[in-house]
Order: sequence, then C-alpha cells, then structure tokens
Amino acid sequence: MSSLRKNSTNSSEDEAEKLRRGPWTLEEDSLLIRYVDRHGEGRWNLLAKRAGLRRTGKSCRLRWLNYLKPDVKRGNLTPQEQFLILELHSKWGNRWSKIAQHLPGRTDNEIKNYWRTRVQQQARHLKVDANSAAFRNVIRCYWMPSLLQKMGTQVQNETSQRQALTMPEQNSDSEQCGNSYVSWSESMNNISKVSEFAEYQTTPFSVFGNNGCNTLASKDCYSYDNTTSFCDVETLNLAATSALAEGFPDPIGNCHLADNDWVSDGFADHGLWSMGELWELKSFQ
DNA sequence: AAGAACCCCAACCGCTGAGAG
DNA sequence: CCTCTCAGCGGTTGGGGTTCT
Repeated sequence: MSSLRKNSTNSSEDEAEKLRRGPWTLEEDSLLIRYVDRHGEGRWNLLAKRAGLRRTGKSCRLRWLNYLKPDVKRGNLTPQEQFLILELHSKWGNRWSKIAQHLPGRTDNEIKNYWRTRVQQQARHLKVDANSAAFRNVIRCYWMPSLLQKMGTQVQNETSQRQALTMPEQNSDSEQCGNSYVSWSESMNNISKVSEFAEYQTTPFSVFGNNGCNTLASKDCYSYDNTTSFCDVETLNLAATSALAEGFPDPIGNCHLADNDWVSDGFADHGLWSMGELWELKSFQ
C-alpha cells in the first residue's frame, strides 16, 4: 500500500508503464466485471492484459473473488456463520479457505479478518493466548453457547410462522449423537435446517442441559437468564474474565461438575467440542 | 471541536504446489 | 528431472471510518 502512494508521486509516463496498486476504481471494477462476464474467470495475468487493466493478475483475481463476484455476501456475519467459524476453526485451525468453503458467499479473507478482529481481539482483552486451552474454553463455554442462544431466538422467530415440523435430515457422514445423527455443518449451510433443528430442540440451550458447560460456568460467574442475551462482547468479556480469574489456568478443573465429571473428561481429551459432541452431551443426560 | 486511539477490512506480500514445456 | 508460470493460501499492512477523551 505504501508503494502505491510512492507510485503516485512518479511522473505520469512512468506511471503508465507501471502496474497500478491500491484501491480499485469504479472504472477498473467495471472493466473487470465486463471481461469476466464475457470470458469467464481464470488466466488472471492474461485477463489483466486483455481487459486493459494495469493490474497484476493476482490483484485482479483477489478483487474478483473477494469483492466483485456476484455471489459474494456483504455485511455482518450471522450468528450461524460465526458459530460455524468457531466450530470449524477448532477443527482445522487457520485453514481459512477450507472454512470459507462451508460458508457460502463468504471469502477466506473475510473469515480471516473476523478471526483476527473479533476472536483474537477477545483473547487480547482477556490477556490470554488465542490458541490457549483457557481461551478455547471461553469460546466453548461462553461464546458458542451465546451464539446458539442468538440463533435460537432468531430461529424461534422464524419458525413461529411456520407450521411444518420436521426432524433434522439424517446424514451418512455425520457424527453420532445418541439416537440421532446430525451433521451440524451441513445444517448450518441451510438456514431452514437450522430452523428445524431449533424447533426440534425447543430451546438451543437445552443442548447443555442442567449439567452443561455453560450452566456449570454460570455457577461461578453469572446465571443464565433467558430474557437477557449475553452475546454482546462486554458481557462475554465480564463472564470470561471472571472465569479466567477463577482459575482457568486449569480449565479442566474449572469446568468440573459437582455431580458429574464428564466435562472434565471432555476437556482433557478434546479441543473445542464439535456440535456433534454437544448433541452427545444432550443425549447423555 | 479536535486530536488520539481504536477498529474494520481491502489489498498487498511471500510462499507453496500444480502443471506445462 | 528442471525451470517457469500461474493459482491459491495464509499472514500482514495501513487507510479510512468510528469512538473515546
């Protein structure tokens, strides 16, 4: 970017020879759109030349994929999408493009930005490493449940208008959760399936039951109140900070249960729980 | 009102792997 | 094989907008 500004001070002749960098103009955008419209994507270097763009192929590709492509979704990530990112990141780490494949219309860049600006920032506020077990617990015990709650609220609004009640679609490569098989990721790709899921669940929080992680955490930190969303960053912060203060250095211990120690086992053996595992917890109770 | 601090995100960079010659 | 080109990926930067003091 800085070189762009350097370029702008060069003589116009030099500039004409050089490739442009930095923000795209409307004119460049329309050239790119028109060219892709006629000739399709790919062969980006050639495309850049033929379309009359003084840009690298790389730059054209990025602009198209991250911004101009018609199916690129703009705007805030929905709770469903956020949940999915947390879930998939726990599985795959920083494999942004792989994660993006499961969020139709979202780019790897966008997901990466979300992770850096929201998730890592949260970790910084809590003064923990974003990859630490303690922070993963915060995500699992507070963030993901709060997103589930948000989704539940949304979905309940949606489904209150719908008559049909169907069970979540069964899926061969899904995870086993008690008697039912649910592929969460599959479901997340389809809002209507999420609706069905929530309808089936009645309330998303029932996933955690009486001995669920959130309930457990709330015992020490705050109590869950159906009327109040604690999904906002501040509340999340408060809750998580107090959780950390209570001794997250040993996250396993922190999440122990008075009556039942399965959470300890879960913490000991896994990273973030998958949705399938959450379902398993439900069926466990 | 103004400057500082913070946040978001578009765009860049360097690296890697695949495929063609 | 080796080299070159291209596409794609993940990490990083910095401009501009917003919020805070």
